[in-house]
Amino acid sequence: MKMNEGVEWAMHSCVNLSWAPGEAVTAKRLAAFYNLPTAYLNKQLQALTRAGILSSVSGPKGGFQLARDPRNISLLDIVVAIDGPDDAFRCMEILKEGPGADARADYTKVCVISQAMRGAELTYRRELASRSIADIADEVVRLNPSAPDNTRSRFANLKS
Amino acid sequence: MKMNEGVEWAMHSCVNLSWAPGEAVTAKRLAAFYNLPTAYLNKQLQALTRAGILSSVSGPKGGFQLARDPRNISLLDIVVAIDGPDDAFRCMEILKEGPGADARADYTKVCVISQAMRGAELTYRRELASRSIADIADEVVRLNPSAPDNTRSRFANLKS
DNA sequence: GACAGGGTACTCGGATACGTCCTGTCCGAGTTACAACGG
DNA sequence: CCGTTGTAACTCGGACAGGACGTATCCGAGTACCCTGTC
Repeated sequence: MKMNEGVEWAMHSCVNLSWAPGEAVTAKRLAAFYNLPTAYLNKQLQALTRAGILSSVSGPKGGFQLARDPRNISLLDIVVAIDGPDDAFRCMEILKEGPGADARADYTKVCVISQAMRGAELTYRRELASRSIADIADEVVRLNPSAPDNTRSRFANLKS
Repeated sequence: MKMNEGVEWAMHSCVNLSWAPGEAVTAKRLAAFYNLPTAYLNKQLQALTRAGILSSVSGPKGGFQLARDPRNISLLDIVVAIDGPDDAFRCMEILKEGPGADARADYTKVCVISQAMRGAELTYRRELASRSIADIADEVVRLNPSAPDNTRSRFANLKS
């Protein structure tokens, strides 16, 4: 049970983008920020664009920017966009092969084990849904007030 | 982010074993219960044995049984035994490549994103740790009182 | 000097290999029961 | 009849292939800028 590496990159990139509003930042600069492979990060940014989290523009002066207010982008949105919407625990309804099975029953709902696992994942997703990119950015600013300026200046230096 | 298939098998097998205390049940019979591949289920049961959840005996009259009281076996124990102890989200500390990075800092602890993800997974694991195999078994009995007898008789029928 | 048109450079987007881990299978080590044999 | 010994069958345990998905990369589609030529 391991999550895609790109989730971490996507989250950091979204926080950085929240500090450069109205400006299209290229995948190249976003990748250079943390020495990440450009093409692969681009792939993740594409997924975020398909999910409606980012908006993209091609060509010179092109790049990515947040498609909506960072208060409306939750960590869960990013996880779902990159890692997919499926739950980690997939009930294969093996009870259907057991004794006294009812072919009509939906064992993903009936099976007690499935219920417990789904419940646990639900609390996990709820927790992620309650945290927005804006919350993260605010917390970072609280710990390091110069972070937004540092990000913007670094974007500027990487412009060449 | 998908969990090993074997987790589901292991949980169902542990519940069934809780209804056959003191009896060594072979992997063959446990697999026949749900038409699962015997050798692969055996692999999962081996993992549970290494984790101290089951005890195994070789040879004729051999098999597996719960190594301790089902009240002391949590769903988290099984997940950890089969799927490994690592968190799904792995902070690769990409901030170390960023501007103003501190090589001495442990960014798995400092990074706000890492904190948020770890916090969410903690609630998930807490939820799983709070549910024991005995709890699951009791709930199944409440919904279907004849389940333990059905399981025992099926084990007996599969003895040949 | 101003404007139109073509070319060029730059960026996103999807299609294409590579590596790792889950899935599935097989054969050997260990142990018990049984049967045969001798006392 | 009872004890002993050897054999055989059965089970767990770890080592061995196959496939799916995450990781990484490359080339084509689209767009804005710039340079050139003309009015």
